[in-house]
Amino acid sequence: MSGTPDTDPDKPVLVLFRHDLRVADNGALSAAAKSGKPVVPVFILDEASDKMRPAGGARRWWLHHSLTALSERIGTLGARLVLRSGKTGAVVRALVEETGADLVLWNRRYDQPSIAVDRALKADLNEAGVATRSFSGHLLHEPWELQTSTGSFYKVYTPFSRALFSRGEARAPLSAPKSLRPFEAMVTGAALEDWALLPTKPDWSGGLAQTWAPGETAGHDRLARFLDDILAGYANDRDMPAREGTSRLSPYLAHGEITPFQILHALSSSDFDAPARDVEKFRNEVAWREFSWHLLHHNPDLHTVNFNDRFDGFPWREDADALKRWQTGQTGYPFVDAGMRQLWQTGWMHNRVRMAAASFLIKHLLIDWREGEAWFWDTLVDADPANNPASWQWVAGSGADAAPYFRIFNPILQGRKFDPTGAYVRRFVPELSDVDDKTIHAPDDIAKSGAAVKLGTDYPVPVIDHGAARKRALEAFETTKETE
DNA sequence: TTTTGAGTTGTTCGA
DNA sequence: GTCGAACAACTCAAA
Repeated sequence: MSGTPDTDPDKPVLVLFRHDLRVADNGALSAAAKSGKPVVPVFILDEASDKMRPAGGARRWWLHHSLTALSERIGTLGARLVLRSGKTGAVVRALVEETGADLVLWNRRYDQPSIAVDRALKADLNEAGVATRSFSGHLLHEPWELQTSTGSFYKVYTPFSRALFSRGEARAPLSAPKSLRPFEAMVTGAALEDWALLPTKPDWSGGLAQTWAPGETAGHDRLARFLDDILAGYANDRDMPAREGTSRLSPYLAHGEITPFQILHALSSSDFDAPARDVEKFRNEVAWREFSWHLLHHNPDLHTVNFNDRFDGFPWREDADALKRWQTGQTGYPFVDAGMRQLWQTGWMHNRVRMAAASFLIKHLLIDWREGEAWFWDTLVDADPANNPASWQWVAGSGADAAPYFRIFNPILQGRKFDPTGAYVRRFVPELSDVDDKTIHAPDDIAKSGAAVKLGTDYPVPVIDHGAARKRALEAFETTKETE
């Protein structure tokens, strides 16, 4: 894997783009540029290979715009992005035949289905006399390189993060290539519009477009703004959903428009002015993403299988009506409903509210965490194959280093504590806009306050009483404590 | 091999 | 209103 493969300087090199839709800090693309060979950048929409989990609706919307941005960016470097769909192996073989490419480069992926695809691709190409080379991808460390002293993967976050950060500074990110040598012959590709990644009937993407600017350049603008205006005070403000107190970099990370190397490098080298406490807190969030990816690498079915098998017999309830009310933000608990509606409208939910909303589905409604994970997978622009299931399992208590069973978020207290003026609730639950700050989070108080809103007509009566739900959850979770 | 200390984000109750 | 304890045991990671 080291050194430059011995190839014909005038035969093209294929560069595969997958979830690394960027030109900067892109090892494969930089190597292609450096090789002096004609470059054929390719994006393959692969939902056909074995076990590939198709992107949800929100991610498809983002992908469309991100590919548009990437295509333009590559165009300015002198090359042309080719779009193809199908099984990765077959598509690449076809492209090699069409172009005469004798070298294929890509950045590594870390989930097992993708690893299997890439491993087979490498074997197949090498057998056909085509050289391949892969580069480190979107993680600070290859998952197989970070192990406990006994050689297993970390299952507890704190020692994991200690090990992660004790390895010294993350490498400096690569800058974008200045130019790419074009491949002159015509290579046919799909038209992005034909992939129908954007919703049409109905087009629900208006709120997403108002909220987000997908693409590499926008990601870096976002990082700059975060460092300049938001990082100072992050440790506290990140919990207040009415404020812009978080990085909002998650969708850019999920699509590989920005890398953790670029983020950590900026954190340690910039001349912004933020207290060490805030910087540390944010570095830990980056490390949590890394932790989730290492977990996924070692637990391929993280989105379907309990990490802790004591949960395998858990008495989940089937309740289509309650699930629907949760999904549509009609539970009758304003803080939860605001979060679910923010998700539906903007493709994103504030982290603090994600925990409260997830806890509500799992512990108040006793609905299987997989239902919630699937909903988030479909609706989040930052839906991530590792973060999403790892976080759901964390809330459920079945995950690695998970929340204890008796930690049941009280949606009323969470609202009062983290949205004390009710500004967040009012933004997404306009029915309650006239309810005052003191009562807006508690359904019982709203009913007694004399506010104009009529519960049961304008806004739903709570789907379940908090106290009763808490009691029921504690009893249900007793089942996970039985030892065989 | 055994031991030891520790473990993201909370809530409730009673003093 | 504030504060500490209880809510359980278990498993992990490292010495």
